[in-house]
Amino acid sequence: MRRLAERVGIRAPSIYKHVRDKEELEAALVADGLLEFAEACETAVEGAADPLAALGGAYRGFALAHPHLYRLINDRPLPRDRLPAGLEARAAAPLLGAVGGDRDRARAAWAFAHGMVMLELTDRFPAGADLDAAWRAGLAALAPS
Amino acid sequence: MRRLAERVGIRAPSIYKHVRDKEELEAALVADGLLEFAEACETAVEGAADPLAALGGAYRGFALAHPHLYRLINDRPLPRDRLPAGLEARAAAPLLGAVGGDRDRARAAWAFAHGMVMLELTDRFPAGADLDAAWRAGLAALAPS
DNA sequence: GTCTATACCCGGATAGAC
DNA sequence: GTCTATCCGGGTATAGAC
Repeated sequence: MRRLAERVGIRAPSIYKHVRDKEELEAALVADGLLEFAEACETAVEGAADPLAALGGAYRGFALAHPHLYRLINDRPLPRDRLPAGLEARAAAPLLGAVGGDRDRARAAWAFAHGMVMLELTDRFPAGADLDAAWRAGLAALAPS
Repeated sequence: MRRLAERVGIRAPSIYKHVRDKEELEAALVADGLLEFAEACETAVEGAADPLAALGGAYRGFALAHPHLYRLINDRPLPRDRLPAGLEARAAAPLLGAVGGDRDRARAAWAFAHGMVMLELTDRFPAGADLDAAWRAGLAALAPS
């Protein structure tokens, strides 16, 4: 909270005139971030020859562009009570479409993307690993047949 | 450190007579955990009809049995300097074998498993999601053809 | 809606006696 | 190798003046 205050040019206690506590602030960030993510996915699949590959690129791009926001959204339970209705489903829809409506395969593909991104963000892969090649291999395997 | 001390029946400062700092302690835990994990994987693939499925089960089982240790090992950079030589490679070998030696596919499969486990541990899947089915779908897609 | 001052709790870690 | 006492920095949050 102190660092956030510094960024916006006020003192930490002043934040509490705008939000009730840290949780409320995080929920607002998650809602904003999830919307931006959903829009990025929708744009990516639009008219893409390979929708799944396009989504993979959008997913990784979002995570690497906003690593902290990505973790806030995906590395802890979602504050579903405080989210606009339908937002979670909207963010999931492009992927569900790209795998032909198969929920299990969609979850498998999401897990693959999340795992790739988390292992990259936490610097867990061995040095020199070809992540682009791993992405291609995973997306090819998970594409609907 | 205070909680650890309580668990072993001493006061927190006494820990520092055994390890230099928290980092050294964590590295020791990671080394132990990684060895246990490698052995579990080796046992799982031994004579398995479907090695990849067997590894998936072992992976998820290890993570759910030791969630904090799993995160210590896989949700931050590995302390490679402080690990026994060859341990990381030994832990990876069973999976690499199960996908026919294809490093990219092995990394994709690892990312899938890591993503599934992290999303389960952080309670990120929607309520009622059939995780067993998602595991089966992912492992089937990633199996060598 | 901003500020200053401060409370309160928790973390890792050290000093020095025994 | 254990202890007590303590340091220091960090976190979220509140009180009350302006």
